[in-house]
Amino acid sequence: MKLATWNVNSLKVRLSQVIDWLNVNQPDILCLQETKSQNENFPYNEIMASGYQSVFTGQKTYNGVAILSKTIGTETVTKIPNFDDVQKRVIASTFGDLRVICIYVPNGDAVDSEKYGYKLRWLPALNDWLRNELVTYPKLALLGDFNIAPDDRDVYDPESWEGKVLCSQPERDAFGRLLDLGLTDSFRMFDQPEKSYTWWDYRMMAFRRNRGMRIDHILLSNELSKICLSCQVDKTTRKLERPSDHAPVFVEISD
DNA sequence: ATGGTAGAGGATCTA
Repeated sequence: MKLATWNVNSLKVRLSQVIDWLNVNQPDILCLQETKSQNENFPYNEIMASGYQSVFTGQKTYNGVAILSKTIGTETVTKIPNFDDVQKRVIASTFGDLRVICIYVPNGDAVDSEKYGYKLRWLPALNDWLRNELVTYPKLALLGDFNIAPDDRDVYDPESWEGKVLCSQPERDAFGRLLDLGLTDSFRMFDQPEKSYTWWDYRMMAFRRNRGMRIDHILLSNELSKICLSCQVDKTTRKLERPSDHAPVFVEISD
């Protein structure tokens, strides 16, 4: 079983790349972030034609998340319960006994900004919800754009980024509290290439210079992490024409 | 050097 996540930065622009990626990689689940598509414009039929179901929640211009899957999901939820949020950043669905939660964590802008405060309120709300979800669903995968580089080795220049948004201690502590729930960062279960990242700024030729950050993650509950076989970043999409600024991450889990 | 690129939407906002 293959589970993947990809911040596509506009599904409209990236649709052909997404469909190509599905056809080549045949994931069971692909979580998308930053679809930037209202529900009525979601390319449901085009994705269906490649053999994938979709559940999605979107809004105009910003945010938007979706789960594409080979089988139909149930118990779909499109928000963090008991947390008021007009921004569409969460979708969860169940596939057999597998609970998949797709998230697009607020970016935070800068540590002295209002958006950073929103990010630091959003993450505990997610945490509280996940604590309950893990009781209900022992096989739980949390995938998405976390907008947090958990460690200095996840940052191309940790000195210049020290304390900045994506790397600040409060954000890293919030990430740590997700792990404290019993989740595992699947990427770090395996040997990985040095300087592995999932996002590179469009500017300053950041990808060519590998000035990136590892901010897209797949966290697995204990029942899944113990049967997880691999976790990889697929940098090939970032080399395409008109790429997303994020690369897909995927895990293989034994059936 | 506080820049720069991309997407949405149609001027800026977000990342």
